[in-house]
Amino acid sequence: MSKSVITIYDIARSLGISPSTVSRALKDDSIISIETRKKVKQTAREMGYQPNSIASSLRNKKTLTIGVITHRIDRHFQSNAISGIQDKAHEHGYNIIICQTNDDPTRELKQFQALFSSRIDGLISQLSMYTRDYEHFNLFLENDIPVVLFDRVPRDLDVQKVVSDDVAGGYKATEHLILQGCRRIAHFTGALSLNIYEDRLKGYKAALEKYQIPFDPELVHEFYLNTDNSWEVARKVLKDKKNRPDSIFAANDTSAIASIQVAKELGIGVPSELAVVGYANDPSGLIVSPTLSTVDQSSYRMGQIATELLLKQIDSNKPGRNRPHRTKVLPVELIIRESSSRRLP
Amino acid sequence: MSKSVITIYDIARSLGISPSTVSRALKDDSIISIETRKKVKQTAREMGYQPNSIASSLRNKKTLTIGVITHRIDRHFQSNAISGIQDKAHEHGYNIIICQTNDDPTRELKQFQALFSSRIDGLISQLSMYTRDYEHFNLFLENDIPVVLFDRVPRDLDVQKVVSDDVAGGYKATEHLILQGCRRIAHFTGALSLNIYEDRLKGYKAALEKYQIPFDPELVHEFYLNTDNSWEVARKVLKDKKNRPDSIFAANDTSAIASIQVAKELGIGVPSELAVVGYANDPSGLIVSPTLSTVDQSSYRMGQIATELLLKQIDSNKPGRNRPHRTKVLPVELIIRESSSRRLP
DNA sequence: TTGAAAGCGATACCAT
DNA sequence: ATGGTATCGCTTTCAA
Repeated sequence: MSKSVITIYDIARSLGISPSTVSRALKDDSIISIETRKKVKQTAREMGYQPNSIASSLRNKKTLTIGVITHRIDRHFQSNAISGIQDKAHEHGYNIIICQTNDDPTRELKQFQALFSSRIDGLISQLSMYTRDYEHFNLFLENDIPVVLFDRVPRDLDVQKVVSDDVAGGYKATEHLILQGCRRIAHFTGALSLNIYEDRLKGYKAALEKYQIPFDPELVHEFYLNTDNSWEVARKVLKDKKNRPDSIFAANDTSAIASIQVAKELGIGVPSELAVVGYANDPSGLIVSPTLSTVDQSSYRMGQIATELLLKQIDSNKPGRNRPHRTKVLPVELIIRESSSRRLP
Repeated sequence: MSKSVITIYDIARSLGISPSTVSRALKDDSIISIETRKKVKQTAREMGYQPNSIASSLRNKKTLTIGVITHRIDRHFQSNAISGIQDKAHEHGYNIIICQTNDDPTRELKQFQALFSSRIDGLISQLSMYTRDYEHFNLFLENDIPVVLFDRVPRDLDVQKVVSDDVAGGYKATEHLILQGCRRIAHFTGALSLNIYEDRLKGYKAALEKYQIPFDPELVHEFYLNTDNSWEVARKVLKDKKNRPDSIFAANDTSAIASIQVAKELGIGVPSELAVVGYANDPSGLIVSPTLSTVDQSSYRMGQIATELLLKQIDSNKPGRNRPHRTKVLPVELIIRESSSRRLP
């Protein structure tokens, strides 16, 4: 920083009044005469004054900043949620600091500490893939700093949570495939230790049961759902002519799209011979051909709601505001496109 | 913030020593006895001390924070650049604050001011689409806070810049199409007031000239390159049988992909009847069928380099460090995929 | 209506 | 090797 930055002392000196008056005038304190207020603001503008929020935060013990931690910012779901958070935060005069961990536990811990050191007023976070211990959350919880988790949440940590209705999502996707005439529905899922995948599987099972289709564990494939792995698993599954499924419900769109591409490669018709439904409504679902049926999670809204809950906690300025907690569950919507539409509308 | 947060005073009291000693011990100042250092760090750990970087920043006039402003964080190019920035920044002990403007000038101005108020040590920014006046940059420049711009940069603003070689990109893409036998090459471009589009067009023209193909302004279509507009323009262009181009060089991948989809819709073979090359190497280029040829800009590297340049300015602690400036130009790479491969390899 | 002064937490100069 | 103290810029209580 340069020394030439203007402070309220400079304004005060220039007007021959005290810094206190300047401070009050700048925030339109009605106790200061309208005239003085006008003069101060005018001078501030002329001198190019910009408040030092570091100083103000130190004094106020309030930074008007919300920290956001996620593993990646470049996925549709995350970036949309972040937009929701940002919009809602700005609406209430809060800024946000976005941190991405790249699913690296070391970096994640550093980010938590850095945000704590920055004395953020609250934290919104999505769990990273491999977070096993929640020690770093205690940093915030023990110091009574509000935390809201979204999407991926640990069942056993008592914090405010916002999730989407993954059971319903799994159910809707699976039921839709059944209604299209599918009977051997494969399910590609991520780590079942994560609530989101566990719940989607639950929904899948529930739909099967409802339509009296026996659950076959052989049809469930659990792996890290990136493109490479999905290609590999899809190839294995679809090449096995004898046991080949008639459809795939994938727990994310990356994996569903890879499945479609493998089917094409193997000359398997989609949706005629293989119907596919993904999850998360990524824009690339509209690029793949046939277009991908998927489940939309209204991620923008999720970000907004997480922020509302957080701000409510921040405002309720009592110790112990961090509890009790309810988990807020948002509805999902099945979006039917070509990849699963055997009967055209 | 809660009152129970531990400060160095708490540690000092608990050990019966002075805060100054604690402060020094915590940063491993060799002037403090090894014993004391050990004791202090131990106690700090036990008490759950986390430094207050607000206080430290105020005192040091240094926040160890870099601000990053971009219009959107969810595009491949931006999020990759941000990753590069983040990695390089962390390497040097800096944190980053990411802000997205959504191309909204009001929000953009607010973000600039908020970052300035946060007394960031430096700023890395991509221009937003419609930034016409650079007044807000002056806030930083006048106060001698280093700024590095990347990708979209104004020609007439004297700051450090990092761009990719868009002229070369345009040239390589166009030359490739010519070598595939194309002669009527349409060009879809964004606002030509932006350096990136202007340069890609320049490269396009240069390639035509090199191969003695007359430049036809009718083949250049300037519009905001989102999906909807691209569909519309592509339809218009491809439906005009008489003047239909034999290829399209689109200045971004969104537009190129839309063109491929329109061609499919109209029964025009890609690449046989229409070759297509995009720009930016978005992952969705691998999802569209045929896969998209495109120009890679090594965005991650761009983020890293921008950060290196910024840190260098920050470290060179003299006034006027903000100049003189050279523009750093990064090479691009043409990636040939199916959408433009008439002769298979 | 305005001003003086203490204090937020960490740091570094000056003493000892 | 350690301690006392002023300071960063802003806010707010108390006094005038």
